[in-house]
Amino acid sequence: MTDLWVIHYSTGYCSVRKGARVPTVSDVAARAGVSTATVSRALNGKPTVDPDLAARVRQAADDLGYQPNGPARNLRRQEAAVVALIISDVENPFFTAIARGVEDVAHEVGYSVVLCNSDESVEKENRYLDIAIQERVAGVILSPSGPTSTVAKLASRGTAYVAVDRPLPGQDSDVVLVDTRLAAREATAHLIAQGYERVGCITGPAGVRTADDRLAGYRDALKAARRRTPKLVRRTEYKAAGAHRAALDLLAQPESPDALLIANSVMAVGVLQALQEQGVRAGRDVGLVTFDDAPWAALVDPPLSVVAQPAYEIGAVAARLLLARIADATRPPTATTLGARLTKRASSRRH
Amino acid sequence: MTDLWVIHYSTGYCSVRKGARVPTVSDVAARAGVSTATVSRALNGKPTVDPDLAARVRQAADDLGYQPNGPARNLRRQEAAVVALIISDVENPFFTAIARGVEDVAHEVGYSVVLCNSDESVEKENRYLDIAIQERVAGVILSPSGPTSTVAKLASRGTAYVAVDRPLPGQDSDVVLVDTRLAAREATAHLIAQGYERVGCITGPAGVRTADDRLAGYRDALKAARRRTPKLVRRTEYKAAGAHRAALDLLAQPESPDALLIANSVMAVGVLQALQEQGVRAGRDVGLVTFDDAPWAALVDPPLSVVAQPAYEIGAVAARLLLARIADATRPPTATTLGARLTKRASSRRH
DNA sequence: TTGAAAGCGCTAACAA
DNA sequence: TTGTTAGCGCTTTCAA
Repeated sequence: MTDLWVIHYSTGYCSVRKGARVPTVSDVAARAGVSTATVSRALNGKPTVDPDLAARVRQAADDLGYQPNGPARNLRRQEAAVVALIISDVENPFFTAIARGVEDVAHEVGYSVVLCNSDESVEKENRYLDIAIQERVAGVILSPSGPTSTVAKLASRGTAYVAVDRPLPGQDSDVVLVDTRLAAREATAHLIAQGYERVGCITGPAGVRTADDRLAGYRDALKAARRRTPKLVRRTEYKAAGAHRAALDLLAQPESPDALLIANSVMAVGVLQALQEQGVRAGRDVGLVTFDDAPWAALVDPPLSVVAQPAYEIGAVAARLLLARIADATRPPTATTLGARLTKRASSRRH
Repeated sequence: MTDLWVIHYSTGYCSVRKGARVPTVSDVAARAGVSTATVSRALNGKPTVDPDLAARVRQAADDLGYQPNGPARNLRRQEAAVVALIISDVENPFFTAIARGVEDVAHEVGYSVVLCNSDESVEKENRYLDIAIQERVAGVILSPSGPTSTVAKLASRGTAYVAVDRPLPGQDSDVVLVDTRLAAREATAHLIAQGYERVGCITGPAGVRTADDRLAGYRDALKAARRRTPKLVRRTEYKAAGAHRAALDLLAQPESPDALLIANSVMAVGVLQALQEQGVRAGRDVGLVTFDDAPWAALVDPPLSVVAQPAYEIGAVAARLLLARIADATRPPTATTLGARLTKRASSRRH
């Protein structure tokens, strides 16, 4: 496989820069003819330093190409102006939109964001949490991959954190959620109102709150419409492959569904593939509503009805909460719930 | 806007953990009844330590919930087992696939990956490069956002780095590319062979190598087919909005194109939207080939013909090169070029 | 095999 | 306003 792709491989000569000693405060101090303390003060914009001296120091730093040593600074300061964002799937547009929200807010106040992809795996999440602790980041924003998340260690060390998208069981932390149970209920009610008879649901793993809530909302709607709950629910990983299998399985049932509620856009890809393979026409043979308004949702055939979540806002709100908590660890934790919006397109319109 | 979405906001009580002193090597040493040197050796798996002692140390560390202080360690070691990956767009599946490739390889050998989104902005890229230098990461993998990238400072400090997707002008570094000029030529030739008469091209900004190369390949094909180059080329940011405008502009031309080569999948979203708005039927009125096999490419109407790039492989190869360079800075730089594959679907089939 | 001690580069308390 | 100096927590000589 790999070799097939490689069509060209060339090597050149190397221009190593050997013995490139990295300049330190001392070097800058020597060049500017001041003490290291003054360099530190000048470079950190402290007001108690003579403007002329400050300028000389900055000049010297520039000349030398000085870049502060982060580990040394963080060691001394006992904190880094960095927040870690641990998301459960980099390939899900919902989470990348959250990342943008976090970044924009954090950058405004001089914080950097490092993005970690836990890939829906509690092990990887745990590993990144350890790294975040070890690197002594100022705070962590995360979408917990499962009910067994080990964020408790953040709390016990006093590291600030905020949960997004999914709450932390038994954890009394700041959290930013979406009322997806209500949204799922509305979406399902919409399908029923369109005249679909056997509405199914493909959702995420048990114990993942969004998956459970979307299923609960789906059941709420069925109950309200006095439908008996059919055996048309499938749970799987939040991935395309799992949803693909789930869809094939549902289609093979004797009483297969004539409509589906799908719990996220990554799953929707798998479902649409399955329908295509089976020659089932989406929107005609099977009505569809999926969570998340992916960039491509309106472009598929037929355009997908979606539950749009305010992903960017989630990230922005979470970042603001985190910064507030970093500034004041004693403030009471808040729970913010944002609303979602059902966008009706052709995939759920009865023909 | 924001307020509209907020439907619930509650506050609870806070359980702050005050004065939670973080355990250090000294604490572990005291508890295990050994010196800090032995703790360090034991925890780092050095062979020169008595197994019994080592066990006692590990036990003590566990009891205390000890986590090494990263900044202190990195300060002492003068290097962190971290690589920075700076990509030009987190919302582009091509780059997130690269990220997975990098992560998988890096994790195998105990390196962590931090992801930075330069958002196609040289300023942000520059900022992240500074952070990478300051944090003294072991190496950097980046897709340069433009020709004015400032990676030179990495070289001058001896920090290892690898360029992916786009080369660094005048830079003699490891680089992993795709032969997209050839791929663009094949894709364009395919459109011509299908009988399209006025093939246009929407590509990225001048100076971004992939954008230039894809345009060059497009022109290669036109020349080979003895077509005079029509005024059907548009350049814009690598974003949906830019491509949307470009497509509308092209459609408004007196001699508007009957086929388009689109330089990436993010742009394809904008183009498809534009076509939809103008009531132009993709694949019927206008033939389409786009770069990158996004997850949704086969699901739109009609399924998109694409130039599939080996994104995951690019990341994996780049990570291996970076690790090799970290281990040996004197090895000659290599240029690896991978091939792309044209996948023909309905959007480029002449009816 | 273990311990004592130095020092990585920076910032902040204290002195001048 | 500036300089001197201690020390953040770790690893790593060097000695025992």
